[in-house]
Amino acid sequence: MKNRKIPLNLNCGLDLVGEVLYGKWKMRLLWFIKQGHKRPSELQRQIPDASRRVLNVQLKELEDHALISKVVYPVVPPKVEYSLTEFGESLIPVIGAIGEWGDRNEARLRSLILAKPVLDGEA
Amino acid sequence: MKNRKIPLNLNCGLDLVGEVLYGKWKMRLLWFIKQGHKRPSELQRQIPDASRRVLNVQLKELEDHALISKVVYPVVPPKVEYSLTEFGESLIPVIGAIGEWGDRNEARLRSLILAKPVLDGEA
DNA sequence: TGCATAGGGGATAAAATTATCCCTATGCAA
DNA sequence: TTGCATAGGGATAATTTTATCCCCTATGCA
Repeated sequence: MKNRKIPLNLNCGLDLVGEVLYGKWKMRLLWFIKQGHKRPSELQRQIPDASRRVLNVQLKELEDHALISKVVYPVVPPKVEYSLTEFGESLIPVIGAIGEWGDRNEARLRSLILAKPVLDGEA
Repeated sequence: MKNRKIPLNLNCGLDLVGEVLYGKWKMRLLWFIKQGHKRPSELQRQIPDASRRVLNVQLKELEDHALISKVVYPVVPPKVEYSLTEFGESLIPVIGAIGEWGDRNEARLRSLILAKPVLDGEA
C-alpha cells in the first residue's frame, strides 16, 4: 500500500473494498478489536502467527483508512488502545458473513486447500 | 498458491476463505461468471486490466478449489465455458455483501484510498 | 503458405506483501 | 546496572503474487 507502480483499479465496489481489506491480518484485526481486544499486545496474543511489526503496519493502514482509531495514553509503560470507528463497525457484518461462510464450510475448505496436486515431494 | 515456505495458518473461517478468495481477480471472476460471462474471452473483456494469462491462472485456482467448473468443448476453434459450482454459488451472497458495502461507501473509500500522506512527490 | 480464431501454458521479470532484525524510550523491580 | 514490560519504527531480506513475453494446438479459408 505504498506508491504503486501498477495503477490502482477502482472500478467497482469490490476493488474499493480490496484496497482497505486486502492484507493478511486485517480482517482478523478488525474482528478481534470488535471482540474487545484493544491493545496491541492483546492483539498480538490473539494472532501469534504475525509478528508485532506486521501487526503495527497493518493497524496503521486500517487507521489511515479510517476503519479504526487509535488512542495513545501518555503513560509509562506506554498504553495504546484501538477501537473501531463507525465506518469500521459498518464493515463488521460483512466480515462476519465471510467468516461464517468459512466456518460453515470448514471441513471442505480444509481438504480442498490441503489437496495440492500430489507433486509436492520435497524430502 | 504454490509450495509455501511460510506455513499456512488455517485457524478460523476467515483464514480458510482467504485461501480460496485471496487473489486480485478472483472475486470479480466469480461475480462475472455469475452474471453469465462464461467464456474466457468474455471474462477477459470484462476485466481488461488483467492479462489473459493471469486470468487463466486464477481461474485454475478457483477450479482447483471447486468454486467453478470448466467444460471444454472439443471443437475448433476451442470453446470453453466456466460455471459456478454449487459451492461457488454459495459464496455469491458473501461477495455480494462485500461489493455492496463497497458501493455504498464508494465516495468515501475513494477519497480515503487516494489520500496518500502527501509525500508522494515524484515529478 | 499465411492468417485468424479461441484457448493454453512455460519461463522469467517485476511488484507487492510479509517477515526478520535490531534499536529507541520510560519507570520499576531485582 | 541489568532486565522486563509496553509500544514504535527503520532497513532489509524473503516470500508470494502478478505481469509480461513468447510460443503452441488445431481448423478453415483466402
